[in-house]
Parts: sequence; C-alpha cells; structure tokens
Amino acid sequence: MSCKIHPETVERQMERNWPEGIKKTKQRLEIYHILADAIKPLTATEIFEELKNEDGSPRYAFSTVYRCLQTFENAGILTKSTAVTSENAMYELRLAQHRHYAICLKCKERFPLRTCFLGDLKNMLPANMDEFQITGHQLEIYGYCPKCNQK
Amino acid sequence: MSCKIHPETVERQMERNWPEGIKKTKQRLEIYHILADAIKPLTATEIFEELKNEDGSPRYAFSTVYRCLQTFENAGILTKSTAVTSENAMYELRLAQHRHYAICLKCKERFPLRTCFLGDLKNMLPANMDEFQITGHQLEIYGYCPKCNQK
DNA sequence: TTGGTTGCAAAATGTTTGCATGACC
DNA sequence: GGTCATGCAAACATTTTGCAACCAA
Repeated sequence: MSCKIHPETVERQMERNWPEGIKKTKQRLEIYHILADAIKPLTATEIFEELKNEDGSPRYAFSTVYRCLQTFENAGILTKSTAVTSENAMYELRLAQHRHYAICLKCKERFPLRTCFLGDLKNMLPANMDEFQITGHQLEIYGYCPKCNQK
Repeated sequence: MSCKIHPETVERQMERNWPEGIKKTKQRLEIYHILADAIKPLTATEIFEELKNEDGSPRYAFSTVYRCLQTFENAGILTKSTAVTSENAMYELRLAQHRHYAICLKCKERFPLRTCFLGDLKNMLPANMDEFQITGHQLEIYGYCPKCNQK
C-alpha cells in the first residue's frame, strides 16, 4: 500500500481524466489509484501484487488487471511500454507531462530524469523522412546508481 | 536469405569481433551472419525464420537460437533490447557505432536515425544522481511513416 | 578426448481469450 | 433489465531449462 499525500487531488484528477463510456467498477477505480500513486511505470504483476489482501490472497483476477490496463490504453489515458532492461510491459498514466528514466541495471530502480530535452526530434529523422509523423518518443539512460556503484 | 553486398567484409568483421573461448559452430556462424547482414534489430523468431530451409522446415532448434543470442550477449558483442512498440526482445550486433530508430506504429518498419545527438546525457540525470554511472542509453521515435501516413 | 554445444521436449513465464456469472448505469 | 465487466480456467506465445547425443578444439 502506497502513501497518498494528497488523496483528494487524485480523486479530482481521476474525475477529469476518466474516459467517456467506461464503467467505474471498483477494480478499475483501484487500479487507477495505484497508477496515480505510482512514481514510476508499473508492470501488470506489480499492480496485481498491490491489489492483494494482507494475507497475500489475490482480491481480483489477473486477467482483470490486464483487461483494465488494455481498456485504459485504448481509452488513451494509459501508456504501455517496454523498457530495455525488463522483458515485461510497463504501464503509466498518460498525464500532462511525460517522463524519462535513468535505470539501474543492478537494482532495477528507475530514477525520473529532469525535463525532456528532446525538442528537436525532427532533425534526427533519416533523409527522405520529413513526412514521418512523430507521435511520441522514448528515452532511457541505463547504468549503475550511486548505491549499486559503490559495491 | 538476405543479399550480402560485401560478403568478405562481414567475414573479416566477424574475425575481429569473435569473442575468445567461444566455439565457432555452424549454427553460431550462421546466426552471426544474419545479424551482420541485418539493417535493423531482429527478434529471435525472425532469426529462426531466416534459418529455415526453402520448404519451411527448421534447420536448427529454437532453443539454439536463444542460447546463441545469450552467448553473444554475455560475450559483449550483442545488444538485447525491447522496443516500446513490440513485446519481444530484439537483438543487434554491438558494432562501433550504435543506432536509434524511428518506428512506424502501423507497418512496424524501423528507420535508422541520423547520428545520435545525445551528447549531454549527464545533464538529464536527476538531482543527487551525479554519481550515476551511465553505461548506455536508448532512444526511440515513433509515429507514422510517409507511406502509412498517406492512407 | 573432453568439455562445451545442440536438439528435443517439457517447464516456466507473461499475456490473452471463451464463457458463465455478476455488477454498473 | 440490459449491457458490459469480472472470474475462472484454459489457451497462447515467448523464453528458459534438463538431459542425452554430438561436435569443435
């Protein structure tokens, strides 16, 4: 269970963000909250774990998690991506600003980078590709974090 | 089977590149060639397909492909990565220069970008992360290529 | 010869799907 | 009440592993 500093803000954000025609079931609401509280993209498994009871018994089906994430993605409020350093898909709410991360290859911790400096993506396109319509980009830095580096 | 423009160059490159203590089996040599000829990162399945006979029957085991790729990666001559736009791992020889790609979300084609402009990665690290030891990075641009964009 | 490599099959993921039951609007 | 979402189990795809047979050095 994560520590919510401004629970009411999450509620309002959700109110604004919630897609048309998507039913608010308790499963979806809980998953939204977990994503909203997260400071980094989560895997489906991490979300599933977060949803468990104290005794470790699952409260919802795994397929529900996947289907919910898929629904959010189709509705455009969620971004699915796969990191270089992990096999599994990761999910992150698509809020106003997007983030990039520095990822430690040892402890797998993800550190959000400062602002995205990639203003001039167009220039990086290959020749004869001026017509390429850019809809997104992804950047990852990897290496070893200060903690793991010392050992 | 892909068209080799300078077959002898690949041979020499392989000679230089081949890691110490790794036996040159025909499976590994063939897989190396496929990777060397590729103009984009390949999935294990793509490599496996490339290795098939004309009649579509597999010449080698799938596990051999995976084990070979793993061997190359451990030896440091291969980079394994997962693209935002695909679930599966992709493999690319780690040659002198590395590449980034613009990826079409529709046809999945990968267009190599011009040079990597990311000289100043250090500046993008979060506060208190000066000690983060950067060993690599990845950048992807995605959107729609000219061909798919027109439709 | 001998230890590393392969092939096969089976296991271990991670993810998706079909169908009956159940819950939101 | 009707439609859409859920749970369960089973299917699926990708990747990994155990073990006997095999081959490069």
